[in-house]
Parts: sequence; structure tokens; C-alpha cells
Amino acid sequence: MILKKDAENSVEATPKGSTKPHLTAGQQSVLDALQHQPQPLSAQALHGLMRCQQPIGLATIYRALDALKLLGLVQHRVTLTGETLYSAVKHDHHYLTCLQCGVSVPVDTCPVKELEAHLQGARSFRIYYHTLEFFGVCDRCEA
Amino acid sequence: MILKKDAENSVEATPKGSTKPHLTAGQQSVLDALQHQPQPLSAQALHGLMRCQQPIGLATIYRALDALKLLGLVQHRVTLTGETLYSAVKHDHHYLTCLQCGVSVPVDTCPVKELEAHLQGARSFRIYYHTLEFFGVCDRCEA
DNA sequence: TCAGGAATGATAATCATTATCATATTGCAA
DNA sequence: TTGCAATATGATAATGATTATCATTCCTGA
Ligand SMILES: [Mn+2]
Ligand SMILES: [Mn+2]
Ligand SMILES: [Zn+2]
Ligand SMILES: [Zn+2]
Repeated sequence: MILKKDAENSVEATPKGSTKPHLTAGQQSVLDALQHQPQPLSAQALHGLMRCQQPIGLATIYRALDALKLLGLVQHRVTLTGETLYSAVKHDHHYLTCLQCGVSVPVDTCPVKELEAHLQGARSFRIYYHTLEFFGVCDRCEA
Repeated sequence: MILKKDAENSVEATPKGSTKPHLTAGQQSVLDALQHQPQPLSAQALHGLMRCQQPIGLATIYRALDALKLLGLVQHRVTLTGETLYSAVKHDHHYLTCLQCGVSVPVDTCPVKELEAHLQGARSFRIYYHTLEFFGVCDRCEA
């Protein structure tokens, strides 16, 4: 992959000194849409949902998602089929995914919080979110 | 995505009753190649490495990697650029990845083992491996 | 009000991965 | 052994999610 970046990413969407980041119209709509969804969604699925209410270009959605990730407001996860799913950062959901049929079942426990806090301090890295996923074969596919 | 499957996946590569799974020539070479690499590799990188020694088609490599995943011998991880990296299942390596520049630094700790064992028992799911990755912004990009 | 920068949308291009399909190998029954 | 059907392999075309382009519109501050 490795394609040239369009331009300097606007990390500085946040006015200096302001505590709340300034969001563009597109970013705001995307964030709103995501926050009203209980399930992670692909960019294209989002596009399908949003184009009815507030028409918005697919490219804008991708750009907004990138920006929101960089702001720590949105997180992502990649499915076995290569789609990227996005969700608002709040609760963290993890999954148990079957390599054969692709079914994903949620896992409620998460033992990562502690380690995350520890890393946060030890490394010079601002951590926004984490992914944790288990892969294996479900019983139906075991047969 | 969601493309039709080529044919029935050969989950039954393992002769009934045998404890060691039978690997095809391609699968064996791919596994060997991976086991000699300290770093996770993409399918195409593997192809580059292998084509010198034992010529092998790229499609065969992808097929072998899928089969080896299903056998619990190989694990995968998807980078921010959408490449899938494969490695032999032995130690589990986890990463801290910068959403801005894409740099990944290894994390040595892993608090997941225990939960994995627990899930293994509770769910009717055979777990082969897990991914754990932290996303944020590195200090260089923070500026 | 006006110029420069940022945001947006439509659309073309990219490229890792899959699907196809023709050919080569393998496993096994007769 | 031999012949055959099933499986594996390679070359190559197709797919499709994501990116890059670029023309246009929207803001914002001087
Ligand atoms: Mn978690
Ligand atoms: Mn681990
Ligand atoms: Zn399954
Ligand atoms: Zn960085």
C-alpha cells in the first residue's frame, strides 16, 4: 500500500490552548452518527446511513474518521474480510472470531485496562484505545 | 468485500485420527519460511523471500497462510495501511502503534493469557491466538 | 469585501487480496 | 503398476475497500 499523503494532516484542528477540539461539519456528523450506533460500522455503511439525513461524500467520511481517530474520539478494528469498522471510543468491546466462518461473538471481560495505564506512563506515547481479539474455530465449524 | 468462496475449504487436511496435520508442499514451505523469520511478514514479502529458493506462486502463499491459520500454526495482524502480516504462532508479540506516523513499537507484557484460558473453557470455541494492539500518538508526532 | 486556506464531493487510481481456470500432482482403488 | 478423481498449484483477471486528485464551495481574518 503506502500511498503518498495528500497534505499535512490537520492534527492542529484543535485551536491552541482550547480544551475541546474544533470539529468540522463532516467530522461532527460522523461522530454523531457513530455515537448513536450500538455496533461498529464500516465507512461505507456509515455513508449509507448518513446520506439520507445529511448528504455527505464518502471521501469526507473517510477523512473525518481518520481525524477523529487522531483525536482519540473514534476507534477502529479490521474484520477478517478486510473491512475496517469504526466506533466511538467509550466502552471497549472485544471479540472472539472464527477463522472459518467469520462469526464474531463479543467478549465482555477486558484485562488490558491496567496494562494500558502502565504503558501510558512508561512510554512517551499517548494511548487512545486498544484492540483485543481472539481467533479460533467455533464449534459449528469444528465439525 | 464478501466474495464467493472458491470451494469447500479443506479443513479436513488432517487425516482422521492422526495427531499431526498433513501439510501440502506449499504450506510446509510457507511455514518453514515464517518460522525462520523473527518479524511478522506480509504475504507479498514472503513471496519475495521464497521465490528465490523454492519458486512458489503468490496465490499458493495466500492459500497456505489461510490453511495454516485454520490449523492454529500461523497468526495474523493487520497494519494501519491495510497489509496483513503473518507470523508463526509461538511467542505472542503485541504493539503500540502511532495513528499518525504508523510506527509500531513492541510491548513485552501480555495480560491476556489468563482470560484466553478462561474463555477457552467457557465458550465452545477453540482459540488459536489473539491480537492485542494499542493505538495512539507517539511523542514525535505529538508536536 | 476579498484573498488564502481549509473542507467537501465526485471521481479516478491504487493495490492487497480473491476468484478463475487451465495444468500439474497426488492418493488410492482396481 | 495403471488410471482416475480429487487436490494443489500458478498465472492472471477481477474485486473492492481505501486513497489520491482536483475542481468547487465554505470560512475566516485582515
Ligand atoms: Mn479492552
Ligand atoms: Mn498476548
Ligand atoms: Zn465458525
Ligand atoms: Zn508517530
